[in-house]
Amino acid sequence: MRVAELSRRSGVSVASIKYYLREGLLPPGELTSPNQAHYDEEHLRRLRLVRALLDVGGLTVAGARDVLATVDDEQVDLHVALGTAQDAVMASVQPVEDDASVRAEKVVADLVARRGWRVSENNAGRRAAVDVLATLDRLGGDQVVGLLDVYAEAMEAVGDREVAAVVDRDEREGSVERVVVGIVLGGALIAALRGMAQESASARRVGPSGER
Amino acid sequence: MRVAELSRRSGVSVASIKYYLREGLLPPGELTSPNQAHYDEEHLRRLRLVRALLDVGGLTVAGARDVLATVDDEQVDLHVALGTAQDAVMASVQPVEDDASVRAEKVVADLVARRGWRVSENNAGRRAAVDVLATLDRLGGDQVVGLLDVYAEAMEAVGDREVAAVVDRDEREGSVERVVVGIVLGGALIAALRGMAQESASARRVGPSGER
DNA sequence: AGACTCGGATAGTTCTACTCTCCGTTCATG
DNA sequence: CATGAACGGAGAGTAGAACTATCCGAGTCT
Repeated sequence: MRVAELSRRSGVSVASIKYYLREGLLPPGELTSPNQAHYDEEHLRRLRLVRALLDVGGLTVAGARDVLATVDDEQVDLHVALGTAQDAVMASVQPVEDDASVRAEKVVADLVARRGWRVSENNAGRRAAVDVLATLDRLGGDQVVGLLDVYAEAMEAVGDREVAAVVDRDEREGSVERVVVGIVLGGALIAALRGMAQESASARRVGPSGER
Repeated sequence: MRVAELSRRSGVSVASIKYYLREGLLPPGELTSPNQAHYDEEHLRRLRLVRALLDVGGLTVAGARDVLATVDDEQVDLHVALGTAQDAVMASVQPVEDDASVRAEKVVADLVARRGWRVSENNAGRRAAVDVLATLDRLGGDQVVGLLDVYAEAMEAVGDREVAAVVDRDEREGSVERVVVGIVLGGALIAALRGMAQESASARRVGPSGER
């Protein structure tokens, strides 16, 4: 298969495919002559993965490159892959050191202790959580903070089941890719389901008879 | 307070404040003369909200404007505000009508029926869920789909508690803003906590002794 | 043989979110 | 009350991200 067919089968323009090749998201095709390459089903799969990370996962091209480099690295273990994927998904605001963020750090530390979680200081989720809580502190409302334990409980269940789902498979063989897809697309799915659950709960409050 | 002080107290540059004024994210200050305006604490609050939506929530300026218009609209009820905020948060990929998306729609419809949810056809979360599931279908893996009910159960609990937290307050008076903040920053917080829970679960699998 | 397509490289485009510059006015300080 | 800094408002300019278009000389199809 050459680039035109890869484009047709994936729905991605030839120009974009060339761009992804340049950026290292897609490995080069096998050269049959100095200026002819051919691509296989694996390239098609990879291209679809790239689009999934960009479109659905909302990663930047640079973030996707980092994640895919981890997927390609045979050395990397699942725990490290987890961290890399999380880094790419979490929009990191560079933190300001005011008293709101100090309080937020304490809230997170208390939560971690309370739940007995084992989370490193520089886990992407932890940094993001501090950011969000500091922002909420600055906004002055306390509505979300009251739900912190509800969220934590729900996510503990989710996280456990997700990690179990990955481990309960015969070792390696695409499992890093599964971790990455799980983190990125799983996050999008969770957000989507939250939206549905919220609307459902809200609709029930508005009126059980069914009007909207 | 004039713009320089607003800038100093918020940490947002004067140029950006002017930009937000132009874009309608921030209401104009009260004019004391044709070319002098003064801003109050409410403007400061609003500016912090704007930065929260943009930085932490990841909204675009256009999305934030829509959401803030809803916050300002006295007519709008909580159920509608919920929808507007969800629309702004969910990155909508324009859907392709292939058989993967047809299957995904059925999976979502089954889920909704199974859980007895009341979700409209064009709820942002529902459309996003179809997108994600169709993408997963195209990728060929089934790992995330197996967790669908785990996610749904967790989000049902979350959604119920969130809606209850909003309703269990004396009516109106900033409650639309609370809904918006809850949806946008709550989503970021959930994603962050998932990251923490995943790392914790993964660390436990790697070794209970504590190495990383 | 000749039109089409290829891979690779470079330059250009579009969009978003600012940021800069300018203008005439007003405020603040000496 | 002079004068320089700050103001509000408008328009143009900029930086970064993600493509997209053009060009080239070389291969491929019929």
